[in-house]
Amino acid sequence: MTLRGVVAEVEEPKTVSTRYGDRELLELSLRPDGGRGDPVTVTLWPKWTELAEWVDPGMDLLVTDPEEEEWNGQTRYSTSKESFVVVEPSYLVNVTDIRGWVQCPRMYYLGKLTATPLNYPVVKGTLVHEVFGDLLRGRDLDEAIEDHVADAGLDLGLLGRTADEVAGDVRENARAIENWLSQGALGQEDDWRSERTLIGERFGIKGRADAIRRGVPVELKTGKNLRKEPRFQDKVQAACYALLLGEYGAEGRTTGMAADGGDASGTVAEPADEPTYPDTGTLLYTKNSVLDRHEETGDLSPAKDFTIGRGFLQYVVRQRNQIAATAVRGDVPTGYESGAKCEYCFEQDTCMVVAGRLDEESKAGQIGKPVPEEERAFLRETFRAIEEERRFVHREYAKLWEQSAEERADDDRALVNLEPVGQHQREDGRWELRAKGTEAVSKIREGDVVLASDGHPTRGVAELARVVELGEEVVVTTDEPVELRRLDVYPSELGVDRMLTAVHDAVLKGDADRKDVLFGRRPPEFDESRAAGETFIGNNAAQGEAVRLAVTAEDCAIVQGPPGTGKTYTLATTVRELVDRGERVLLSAFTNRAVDNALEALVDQGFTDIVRVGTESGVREDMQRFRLSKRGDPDERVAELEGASVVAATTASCGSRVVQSLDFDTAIVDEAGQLTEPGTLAAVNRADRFVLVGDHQQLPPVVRAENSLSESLFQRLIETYPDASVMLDRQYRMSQRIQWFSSQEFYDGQLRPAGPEIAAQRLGDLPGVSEEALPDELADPVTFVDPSGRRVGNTNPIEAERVCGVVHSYLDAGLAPEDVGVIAPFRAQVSEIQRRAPDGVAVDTVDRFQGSDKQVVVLSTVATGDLDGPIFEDHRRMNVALSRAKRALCLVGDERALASDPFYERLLAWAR
DNA sequence: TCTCTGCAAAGAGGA
Repeated sequence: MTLRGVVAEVEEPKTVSTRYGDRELLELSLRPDGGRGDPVTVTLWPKWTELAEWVDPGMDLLVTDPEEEEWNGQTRYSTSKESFVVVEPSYLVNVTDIRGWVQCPRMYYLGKLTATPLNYPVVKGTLVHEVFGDLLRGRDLDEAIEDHVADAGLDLGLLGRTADEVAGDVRENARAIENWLSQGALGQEDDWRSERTLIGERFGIKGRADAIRRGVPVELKTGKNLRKEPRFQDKVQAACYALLLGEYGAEGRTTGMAADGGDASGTVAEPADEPTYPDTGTLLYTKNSVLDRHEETGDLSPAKDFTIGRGFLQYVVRQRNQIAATAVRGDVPTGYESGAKCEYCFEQDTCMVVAGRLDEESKAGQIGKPVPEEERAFLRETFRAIEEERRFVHREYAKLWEQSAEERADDDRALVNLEPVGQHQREDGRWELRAKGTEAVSKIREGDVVLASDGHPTRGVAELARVVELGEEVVVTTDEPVELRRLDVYPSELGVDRMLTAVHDAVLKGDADRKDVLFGRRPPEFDESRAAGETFIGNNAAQGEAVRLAVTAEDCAIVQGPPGTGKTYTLATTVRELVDRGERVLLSAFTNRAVDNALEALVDQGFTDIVRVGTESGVREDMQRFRLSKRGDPDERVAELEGASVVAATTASCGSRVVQSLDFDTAIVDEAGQLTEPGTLAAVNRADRFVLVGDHQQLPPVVRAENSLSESLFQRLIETYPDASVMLDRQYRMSQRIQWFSSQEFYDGQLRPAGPEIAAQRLGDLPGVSEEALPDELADPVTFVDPSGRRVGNTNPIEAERVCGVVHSYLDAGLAPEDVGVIAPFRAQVSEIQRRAPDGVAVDTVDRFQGSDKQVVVLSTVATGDLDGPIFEDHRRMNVALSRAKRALCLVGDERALASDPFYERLLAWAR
């Protein structure tokens, strides 16, 4: 049995006399049922009393196998010998993070702040792991080596290694593996499984075990170890997997080898009540050659087995608790948390320099002068905000087991009740799993990494999988076979990790001149001689001025592009002008779509000296020809990457090791109003100068918590340095009547049609369209219709019905379905309308409509009675919705609701 | 219960 609750009170630890002598204990009270229950008292005995330092009221706590006793009519609990105490069990800690924390908490922290640079031991280690997996899956050794070395072509090229040399290195390690495998197989059947994804909801730990052999975790190391014992942190890592395997140990949960047949019932076990944990672990030091012998024992095996006792497992859980508590509190580790020995540490210098620059407490001490207080304050606040975002990612992990399959499916985060139709092993040893397709919609898309399971992502057998196909059949690939019954979105911390490293790079490694501008100490400067009296774009003064500003910038330039103002065209012209001046340009944006749109504009202008960095599924079909493949000959790959004058990538990819290894003269960031400050910095860090293009009057960055990340660098800089910015003020999209409201409300009336033909355009100008055929209520280019609907959750079915009626009126008047778009604020309403809408009419959320336009737009506002809900508070979203239409815009909504707010009242007055 | 895109992840070792 387990006890779980929210900590209400933590007492001071105290010492009591028992028949075993003096012992320390810690008392705390818990409120069960997520804090709703009556408080119960729990006594923690030694081993767990250190929690006094790590547990605060409000934290979630779990105690396994507690002892129960009645005392004064009350039930009290205490830890037993078998107990584990888990702090914030829903916070999933990575096994590799526990390994790092045990080595040194400060090293763990530094690893989070700074991205691991590209280095050979890591790349080689990864290769050896991949080949190891292939060997277990029965693949030919030479074939596996050749294949994986080719896959790492780009990384190896950047490191200056040749394929042959690396293949030789990997073969040496692989020989030790092969040798050991052949010994182990002698006479007995070996129950092997490679690369098992393990998620422990009881201990709040996740990780991927290199291999499991007869139920025992096996960890592969590429190094040498001639001592008798495995390295301590390696044992900790294996013990983590032992904990997870124990938790999975209940009946029906260990049988992952259901290649053909197996239990196909799809039933799911509850978490095991009395788990049994593997009592040994194996470490495989593959640099130990056959000639090496243990110093003491004379053994020649690369493998070392060690015993995993209950006490060691409890130690591992305590380390894990320290990480979870640190994360939840938002603390910075000092190194004093454990017995780290700084004098032996290879990271000591880095550790001291970072501590010195940030003026942080560190066991190793500090070197150097701190950066200015305003920069440290910025880092502290940004760190806090990013960690807040991280906790949202962890809440997503917790939903994997806290929500039912139905709730996950309703949330669009899982495809459930799939019917497996087959699985087969591919030539490379990986598995291809197939299931019958489903009508259900979800966030899962082709190319995504997801959790594939036989029914439950944490209680059944689950594997990380890549989605290959989502059509009539669902097809995924995995390392090991699974009965494919369910797919779950697998949350990732990559985004928050990259934000963290980007802000620290900017402050700790950033150029001092650049930081003066970023922190408002000096305005950006411009060098007019670089423009040399040129006129850049003739037909539009603001566009020409924007290019001039970007070309002459010594630090940065800001270009604000309201809807329809030719922002992307201007951006492409800027890129060409910079390249003409001999510059190397990094072109970036938040979304793949925006990056590819910008590239399209460049290609339209005849420019193709481009390398596109990104995943195969992320890059649009017509831009694949520029995509950099990571596979191939090392020298060729590097030549391709370093030869192009324009490198294009999303800001997330700018944080990748490949882009991190490059330097640019100018970084141009598109849609910069939609990016968090750290996101923008990831691109900007890579260049001497930068140009931000965007519009802070359109959609802001998407962040889950209301904090400092919700304001973009774009907005901050344009407000700090209006002189370093240009606003494109001529729009080529909307008629005069349509653009009026947006111009008045968001651009001080400065936004104007680019010419009389734009201003005066009407539906009737389109071939085959008759304005006379429209009903009276739609006669004007901007109209308002009140269907007297009622809001139900985030939908309004009556309004959806009416929206479709309006769409039909436009189609009846001769408009093509492709020329009509429907926009709604909520996804629920979007699907409500989609169900009824005629084929070919685009129906989508405001967010997904940003960047595109239609001849006619119908806007469903959903709300009735009042405008309750955060989505109506940010008027910028409405600006986007209202500025998609060229010739006609129809607002559908409840008059009373809209009139309840001054902004929407003005909107109503304009539309009627 | 608001909007939602990126990212394969995890990977090494040196007294």
